[in-house]
Amino acid sequence: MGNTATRRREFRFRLDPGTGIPVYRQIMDQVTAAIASGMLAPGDQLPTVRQLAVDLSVNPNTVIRAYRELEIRGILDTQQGSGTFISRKEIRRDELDHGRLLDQFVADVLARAGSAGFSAAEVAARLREFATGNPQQEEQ
Amino acid sequence: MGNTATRRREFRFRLDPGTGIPVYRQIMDQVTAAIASGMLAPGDQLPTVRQLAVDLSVNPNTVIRAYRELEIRGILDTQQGSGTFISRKEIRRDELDHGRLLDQFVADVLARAGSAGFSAAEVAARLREFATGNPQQEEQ
Amino acid sequence: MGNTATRRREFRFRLDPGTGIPVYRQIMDQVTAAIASGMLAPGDQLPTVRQLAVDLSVNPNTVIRAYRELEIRGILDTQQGSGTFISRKEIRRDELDHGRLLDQFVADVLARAGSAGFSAAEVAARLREFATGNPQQEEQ
Amino acid sequence: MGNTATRRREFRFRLDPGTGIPVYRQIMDQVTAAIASGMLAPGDQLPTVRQLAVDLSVNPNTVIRAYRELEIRGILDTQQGSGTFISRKEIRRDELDHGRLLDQFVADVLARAGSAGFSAAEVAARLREFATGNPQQEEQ
DNA sequence: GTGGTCTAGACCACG
DNA sequence: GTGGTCTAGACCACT
Repeated sequence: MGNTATRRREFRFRLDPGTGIPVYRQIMDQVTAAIASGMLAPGDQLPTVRQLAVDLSVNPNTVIRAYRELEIRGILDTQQGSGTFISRKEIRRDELDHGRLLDQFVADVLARAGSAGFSAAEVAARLREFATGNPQQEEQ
Repeated sequence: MGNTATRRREFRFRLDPGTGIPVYRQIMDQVTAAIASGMLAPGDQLPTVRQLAVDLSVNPNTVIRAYRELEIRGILDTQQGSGTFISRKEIRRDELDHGRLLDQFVADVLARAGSAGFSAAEVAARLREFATGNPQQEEQ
Repeated sequence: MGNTATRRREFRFRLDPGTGIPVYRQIMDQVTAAIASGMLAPGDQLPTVRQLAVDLSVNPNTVIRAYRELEIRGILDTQQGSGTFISRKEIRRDELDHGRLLDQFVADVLARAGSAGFSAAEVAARLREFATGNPQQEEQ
Repeated sequence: MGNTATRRREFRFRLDPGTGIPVYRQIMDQVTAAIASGMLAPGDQLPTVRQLAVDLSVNPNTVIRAYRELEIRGILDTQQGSGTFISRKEIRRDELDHGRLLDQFVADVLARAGSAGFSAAEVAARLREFATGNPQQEEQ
């Protein structure tokens, strides 16, 4: 019986060309998205700068910049010589604040979904699929 | 006995600052999303360049650029002197695929959630409450 | 024993003032004509945006616009940070049809000739003299 | 036995959309081109402003502007109440000047043809076809 | 009043 | 040094 409680799904970075979104932002977004969906958790190690640069066919400076900005935001910790990790520092706030901020966040999502013509139900459904790790189809 | 002649909901553009996504792309995306969801239909007139520029507090050139790229892609028709319209020609389905747009939207929500310290699961749950008639409404 | 490694003629852009044709279109047309005639081939690098802007005494934005529209049409590839290149992907034949481009060119010559008081017949005759080795050369 | 010496080919205006060339210029160019190729000759009457505007699905002001600019250049004569005609005033210049100007004109054509990858021979040939009225294929 | 072209120039993303 | 985004503002083409 392996330890199934802490097992996480494999996580791969993928770039989306032609969107006009800067590569360093795409990297940042994928890290934070992976945290939200449980694919990465505090303490996990990220790929090395050079490895990720090779994987994405991207200049190492671009990866460095993404990691650096995430570190500034307190999301990553860089430990010289051993690598880059998801920060273990919990975001400190009490339950009341958390609930209030979550409501604000969700209200904003709703407004944006409405503008784009999505219903709250379908967004919630798709989000749950991401969170629980159902197989996602590749887009060519 | 309401006025049934106006069959579509009013459509408002909204910019999303601080995402790093170019403004002209946000405009393009909102137009395609609005078409995909039926809020805009072939033949409908878009806001004038200058009006939308004022609404979004953006330079007219930025709006022109968004409209122009959509025209090159066959999604809009512009008629000098009279305005800009949703093209009546067949629009390529894949440009407007609902599932693809939803996936993009959800990926974006996920990135924001992770960055703000929320899990996908809790966002989905709260969203579902909103969807199923929770009395709380978005706050302005 | 000349240097045969450089297989293509040098290509120079030239603007045609006073035609009413937008500068960005003239640039686009010259790129497509150069490809159609083999002066530029897939993979070739174009002048940098700023260099061409200086050469033509034109604003860099105007060059960017020309390059960008050609990219949207699949004729150019731009690589951030390294330059702009003729696309290696198959280019649609009709964009580059030699006969069509020639017809456009001749229609333009005709319009100028009439405006300047020359008949098509005499222009054709003089042109043929140049073509068949008449000693007169163009004057600067 | 009709009078074949003065018979001219039928002349129709056609707009070329999507070129970015202003409509009024396209009209002007077609008039001067028709003169160069002998389809219109001094004294010939042009379509009325309203008729041409209807034919081209264009605003009458646009046609008015084209005619007015050609009149300013001395190419058209407008006779209030009877219509618009190709000017009978010959462009005055002696043979020497004419030859010199023609050479300049042809040299310019040659330079532009070279830039676009056309040979003098093929331009001359196509030009002669226009001048002698060979059947031109429509371009869709 | 509609969209279109262009300039001058600041600042950003990327290699 | 490469291309990209955006602004401010002038002037043009067309209905």
